[in-house]
Amino acid sequence: MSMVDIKRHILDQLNQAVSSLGMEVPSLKLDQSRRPELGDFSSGVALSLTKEAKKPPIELAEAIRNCLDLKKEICSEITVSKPGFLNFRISPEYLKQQLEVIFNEGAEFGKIQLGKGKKAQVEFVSANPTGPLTVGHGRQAVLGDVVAQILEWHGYNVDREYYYNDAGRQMRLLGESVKARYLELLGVEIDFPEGGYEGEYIRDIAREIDEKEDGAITKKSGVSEFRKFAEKMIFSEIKRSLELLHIHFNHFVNEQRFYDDGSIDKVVKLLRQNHLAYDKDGAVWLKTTAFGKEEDTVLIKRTSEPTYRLPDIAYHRDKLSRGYDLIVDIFGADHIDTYPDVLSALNALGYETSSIHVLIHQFVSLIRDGQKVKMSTRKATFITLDELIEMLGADVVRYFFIMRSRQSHLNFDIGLAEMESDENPVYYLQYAHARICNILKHAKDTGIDSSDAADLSLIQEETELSLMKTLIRWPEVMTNVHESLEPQMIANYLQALATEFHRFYTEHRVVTENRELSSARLFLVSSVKTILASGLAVLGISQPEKM
RNA sequence: GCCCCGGUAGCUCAGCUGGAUAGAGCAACGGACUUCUAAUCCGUAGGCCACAGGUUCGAAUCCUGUCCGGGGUACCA
Repeated sequence: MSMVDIKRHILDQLNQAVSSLGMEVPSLKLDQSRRPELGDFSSGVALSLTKEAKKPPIELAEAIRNCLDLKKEICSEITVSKPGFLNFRISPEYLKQQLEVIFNEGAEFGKIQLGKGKKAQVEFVSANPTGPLTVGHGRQAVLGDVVAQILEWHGYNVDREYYYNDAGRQMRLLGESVKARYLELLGVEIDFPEGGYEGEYIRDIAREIDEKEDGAITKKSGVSEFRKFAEKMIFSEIKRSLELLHIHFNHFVNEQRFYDDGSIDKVVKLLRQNHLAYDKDGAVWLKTTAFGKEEDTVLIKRTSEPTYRLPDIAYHRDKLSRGYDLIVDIFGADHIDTYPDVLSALNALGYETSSIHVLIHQFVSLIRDGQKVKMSTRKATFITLDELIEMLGADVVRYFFIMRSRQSHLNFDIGLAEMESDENPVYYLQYAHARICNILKHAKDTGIDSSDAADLSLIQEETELSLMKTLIRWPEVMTNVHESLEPQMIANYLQALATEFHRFYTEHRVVTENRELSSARLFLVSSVKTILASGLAVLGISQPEKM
């Protein structure tokens, strides 16, 4: 019986008790108790029924308690406390039994395979190859990868997909910029293109072309030759950056595909048939007013170039056709206004879009010397992701980006990050893991090994019980994260677990002359290691054996 | 103007679908290593949870309004 089942057991009992008193509660819930000295879970049902019952809450709580028939081996104590809370204490027997489950199941502990046999797709980063990935992309990259990891943990078969467009205006500008720098290199006087890419990396690409000397590209080559070369180079840099963070995509989808296979035209045709697209002023408009917007928006420009909404609709139509059970789009806050149009259009065309989850993350503001740095790939006023990784290391960067909720604006102070890299909270988690590894090693050296014969009833210190209670919350944390897709919940949980462990470590010695107690504690401690390792693995952070 | 996020300790941020006395890290101060790793632990200090109303037994959390910051509202992506 897992923790989730326990809660259900208590809730069932509460429900029965309440209805046997002739009342009803629409939504009953059990909270993690804020007062551990009173119990592990608490319920405020009595408080919410006090009016209906016309009785003081304490009295009502007592009455409810008297109707409860909870299994002794699960809940050892039920108390009523001041305003009218019911408090439940998990029995030590149950904790010990769960500890054995953790020990036996290892990394599999808590997996109820919510995604077994299901296919999921996570689309993220999706930056066009116009320049190196920025810190902002980093947030998205890590967020997307961890979401994918969470889904995989739950048993989904996950595709990590990168969607890009190498045919637009921005890419043409990239080609022009590279060509300009190349000509500059050859000593040709030239005006740098208006709004072109000013970053130093453009010069690097030009230099690369110059040094190649295979004659494939010369000063007479067209812009598209330069563009293609630059794209190839930049893309391989992007992939390299992602690899530094241990992020691997297994699908790359080029927007061009939807032009080539006719699906763009098909979408326009469908939209027209459904009276959702019409001609005006030489452009084709999408009737977003039909979706509750104030104005219609342009779908195809007068230049006959589509705006990004059109291929996006085609792309999502394609995603839907691939039979995913779950589709996750990770977008920056700049997409906040556009994706509803895409979903609305798909809905209007008769597609079921409930499998699509759009996760919007807010931007990262870079702060340097107390000043906010405007990030622009074009102006090259950015800190690249590579620079950040070089400065802090992949583990720290990953942790930093998922420890905060995605809807909060992230202020990234470069100086502070560097200063704090030695004191980063991620080390706190890793240190706990390394400490345990060291204990296990020490135990082995000492000849105390066989934790399988451990007598777990010897574990009874307050800190130990508290540690166990935190341990068995892991499955529930992961179930909640499956719902919310908010990775920071994992980080918060691991922090709590590490804190409990470090305190335990300080207060109690694991390996002592008392062999019985030692093996019981080794049992406990290796369970902590198991969960820490699982959690760190989901976050894509390494689990060092020594530090 | 309208829409979406955010405003919590000096700083960066947690706070699960409303629960009891508001949390962590960093920074500050005071303690703890003859022991399995002090990258740790314990303690002190630090708060009108932006502001004003409302909903109710109960609000940082939900609703309304105001203020401040970010983003969108492009025939740029």
